[in-house]
Amino acid sequence: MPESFAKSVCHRVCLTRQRPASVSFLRQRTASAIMTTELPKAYEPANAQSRWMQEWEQQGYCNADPHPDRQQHTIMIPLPNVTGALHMGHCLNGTVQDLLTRWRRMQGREALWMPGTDHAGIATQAVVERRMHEEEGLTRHDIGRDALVERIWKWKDQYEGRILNQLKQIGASCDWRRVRFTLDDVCSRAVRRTFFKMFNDGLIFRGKRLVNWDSHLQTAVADDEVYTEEVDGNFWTFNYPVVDDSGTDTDQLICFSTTRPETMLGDTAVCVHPTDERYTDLIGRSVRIPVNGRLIPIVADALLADKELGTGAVKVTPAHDPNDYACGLRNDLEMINILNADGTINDNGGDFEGMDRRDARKAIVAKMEELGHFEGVEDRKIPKKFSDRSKTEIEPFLSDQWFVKMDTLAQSAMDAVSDNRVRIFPQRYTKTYMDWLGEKRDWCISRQLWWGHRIPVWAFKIESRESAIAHLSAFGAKATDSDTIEFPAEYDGILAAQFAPGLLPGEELVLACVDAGNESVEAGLNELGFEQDPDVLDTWFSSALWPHATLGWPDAAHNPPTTQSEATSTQSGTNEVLDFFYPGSVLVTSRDIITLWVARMVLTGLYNMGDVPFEHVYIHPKILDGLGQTMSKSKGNGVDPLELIEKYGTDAVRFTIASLCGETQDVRLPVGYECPFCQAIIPQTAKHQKMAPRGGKTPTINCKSCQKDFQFPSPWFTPDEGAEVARIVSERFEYGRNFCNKLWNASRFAFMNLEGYTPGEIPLADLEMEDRWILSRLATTATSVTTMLDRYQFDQATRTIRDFTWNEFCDWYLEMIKPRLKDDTRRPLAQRMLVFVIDQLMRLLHPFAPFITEELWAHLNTLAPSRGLGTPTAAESHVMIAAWPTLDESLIDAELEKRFERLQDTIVAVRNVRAHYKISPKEPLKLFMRCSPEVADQMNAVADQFDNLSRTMLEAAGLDISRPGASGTFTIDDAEGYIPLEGLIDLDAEKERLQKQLGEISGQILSREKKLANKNFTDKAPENVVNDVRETLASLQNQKDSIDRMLSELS
RNA sequence: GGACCUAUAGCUCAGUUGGCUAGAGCGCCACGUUGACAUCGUGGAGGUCACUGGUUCAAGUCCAGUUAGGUCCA
Repeated sequence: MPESFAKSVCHRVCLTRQRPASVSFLRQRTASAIMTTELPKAYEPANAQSRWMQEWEQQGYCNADPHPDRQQHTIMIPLPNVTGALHMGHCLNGTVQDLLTRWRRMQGREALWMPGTDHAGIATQAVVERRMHEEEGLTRHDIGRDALVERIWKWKDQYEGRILNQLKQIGASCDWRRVRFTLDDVCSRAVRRTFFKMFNDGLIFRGKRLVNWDSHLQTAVADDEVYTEEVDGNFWTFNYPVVDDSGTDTDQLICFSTTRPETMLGDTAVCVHPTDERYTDLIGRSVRIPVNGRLIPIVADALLADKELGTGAVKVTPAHDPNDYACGLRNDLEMINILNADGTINDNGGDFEGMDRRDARKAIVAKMEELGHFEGVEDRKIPKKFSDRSKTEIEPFLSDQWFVKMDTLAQSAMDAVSDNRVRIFPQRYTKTYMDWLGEKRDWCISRQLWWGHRIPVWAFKIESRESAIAHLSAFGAKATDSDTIEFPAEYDGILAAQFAPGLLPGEELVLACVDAGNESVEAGLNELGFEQDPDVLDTWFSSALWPHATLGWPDAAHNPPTTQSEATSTQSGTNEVLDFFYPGSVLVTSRDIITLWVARMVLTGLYNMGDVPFEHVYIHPKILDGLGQTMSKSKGNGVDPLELIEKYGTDAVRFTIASLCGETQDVRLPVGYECPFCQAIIPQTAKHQKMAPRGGKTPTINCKSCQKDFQFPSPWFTPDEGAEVARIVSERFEYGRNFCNKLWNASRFAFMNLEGYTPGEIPLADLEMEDRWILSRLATTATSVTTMLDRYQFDQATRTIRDFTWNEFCDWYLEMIKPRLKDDTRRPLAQRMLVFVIDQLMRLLHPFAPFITEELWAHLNTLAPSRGLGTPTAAESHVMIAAWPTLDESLIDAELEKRFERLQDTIVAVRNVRAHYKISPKEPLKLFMRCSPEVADQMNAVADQFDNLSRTMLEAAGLDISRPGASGTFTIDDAEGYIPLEGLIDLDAEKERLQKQLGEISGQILSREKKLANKNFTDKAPENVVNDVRETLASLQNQKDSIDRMLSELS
């Protein structure tokens, strides 16, 4: 024992060194040959992972540079949020991208996987602001814009490294020199240029829009940053008096109900259904809002009013409700904003100005009651929207925003997909893409934040257009008859300006846009009294440019800077990186981002580059927990990929994940709590997810294995300090771990038997049946895996390669060559074959399981550095840069595989008999087979294997064999076997067994006969199908005859 | 409200353009540890392919509808 321990330690020490070390290792091997042949009993993932990632980076294998002789392969990472942490989504997403990148690299492509993060405007600012408030009691207004942005940069610097390092832990072979960040100089230039171009082309405009207003953060938030919850609320009913032409109250009243009485300050109509007979004669007349006296019209709108609901009449507040807003647009109603940015009532609220909206609600209800217009109130559950960021209630809020006109841009992006310049896998997602773009809704790009790309527009309020032109004389501005202001040629591409309506009615502005790098122009505008827009751009605006911005666009003359160099001039005087790597190959992402990101990347790519950003989009499945819910911290069902990696190893996690990635939409990953005391896994149920403290006691789960109670992570409480807390894991990953273990041990076995390996050609003529069979299977497997990867069928590829490795290579091939490895004369060829198959297998598996394959490759390189099917050649130093297997199709031999299957069937049948009679595997058996002379020859040729694989001597085979007395029997396709079992055989049991088989086969024969008797079938079905059925029937009948004969022999 | 997806063994999933005697892994049962691997080997049990109709010689697969669950867009 101590000796073998020493061996493995020695081995590992050698491997930790870099390449030159392997030379000294070889020397050591010659000195003490035995020491080389033993690997540790189990694979040690953590050890291999840290070493190989470092090695690959040092060797520069992850890097990609323009290469005139090679085809490029480009993948742009879907930007993780800079302040986020790696979760299962990233893990899956990254695994797929790395798999593709490694595979293409091995195929000889110059494979770039571009890493980076985005600045995640609102999320990041919210986190930093919250911390600042909690720790120092400061708000952003206390410290000011510049100071806040500075703080966020510091935060970003701290967290960017964390998420990128986490990616490295899953083995991501990104070109780490090229890490980009959406707010860095390179990306910022792209953002400014794009904005400037769009502004200049008239694609950017300002407009009003009803937004989700977060009055705590004082910004608009996107729809996907809002969640809805049912809360207890009230449903009030009021009335407004109808007035006559002179504006005096009549005795008519209109009743309506509302959940938000305070919004009546902004009501600009009451709406009824056009066919509602109760109100038809009131349409076109007016009512008076009692709390402020304003007269508003009664309008008819079938889309807003519902005759069946409540009183049938509704108040309309276009500036504070999405449906009312639409109604307001249809009916040309006034839009009155009653809120300040902080959620208090503004000066449109009259007496209520300055009140918080919640106080105003009470005050309004009281006032209406006092004025006698209150009808009643009931309690009701009301769905309300909340901001995901601040958890405060969202207010629909009409505000000025910046937009991109989507009409032609969206059309171009649709065309790119409809004419297949961009193909989406699985194809069904094209519909999502097309439907969304087809709406051509203008893209709101402004956010009321400080963290982001500030909108590069300077505004100036003007008296008249003439005076504005004069004001801009310093820039040589000229009047035109359009809304655009013309500047001399020297400002082309630098400065553009246009007239635009101001915030208040009747106001007019000059909006001037400046491209990046023209600070003097910006200063000039500032001097003239222009003010830069305070808003920043939506993060998606910069993310949309990612595929070309990261490659250095708009700089067409230099290669983009990397961590190792500044932007470099090239010999060609062009940006070779951009020219070479754009357009990209495939984008790998999840379906919820098709509209937000994919579509926008396509349209900006077409707009800026004149070409699509990628040829393929692979939409991968989403991981759900065992109950079919999305994983999240707030549900307490999230699995941490890094904990999985720690527990199972990166390769196991990757392999398992790849096995889940096909065309399906979702995959379930049941999770469990790992008992902190005994590591048993207790499956998580809905009950666990809901458990909350009762009577001040922290909930625990009882371990079924060790009976101890343990605490667990939950969204509802924090485990007690110092308590042992279970972590959340998933047993599914044992699939990958077991596979890695199998691979490791198969290799370990092979390496232990490579003593005295000599390189040499493998003459196909000298091969044994099992050699030709494994080559045939290997060639088939390599071809299938390649095809499946081409089609993004990672699940099938994983299964194919696993089945080959486990069920064919390990279960059969390794077992079959064991005797040859002990035989001096037959060993050399068997070793060469073994080395070749392992070599190919490592290559095929590398994209799925990079670390273990690299580790085993290193061992293989020390034991058999020169290898191959034809003339042996020196293997590549690392499997990561080895060539992807392409085996000659002539190796595939269907006829041989069929013969091999018969051998397998026979051996399984013998084992079956052995198991049935509970005969020890050690007990030798004799086998007689009745079969055609041809089959008999084949059986005799592999007779050794019967002994080897089932401890059975093939005594005789041929047509003249009859059942020896007291023997176990079996039938296969075209042969029957007898195994004498003197003293062991149980006649009745044997009969029963055969009867059962007979029943099954008879049933199958019957169904075939029925089919063939059906004239419709024989007439209409294709000939080959009919023939297949005939052949199967014949074979089944053969088997039935065998069983019949055996049965008669028994009785 | 519109769109998409899912429903196959106890669990998680495969099942290419219809040709099926429906597969795998885990779990389960029996047996097996001194030579690669118990993270394993050998053998076994386990399914009215959600439901109802239809098309077809033939349906897990195609069509229509129903039910249940999930997701996206309004």
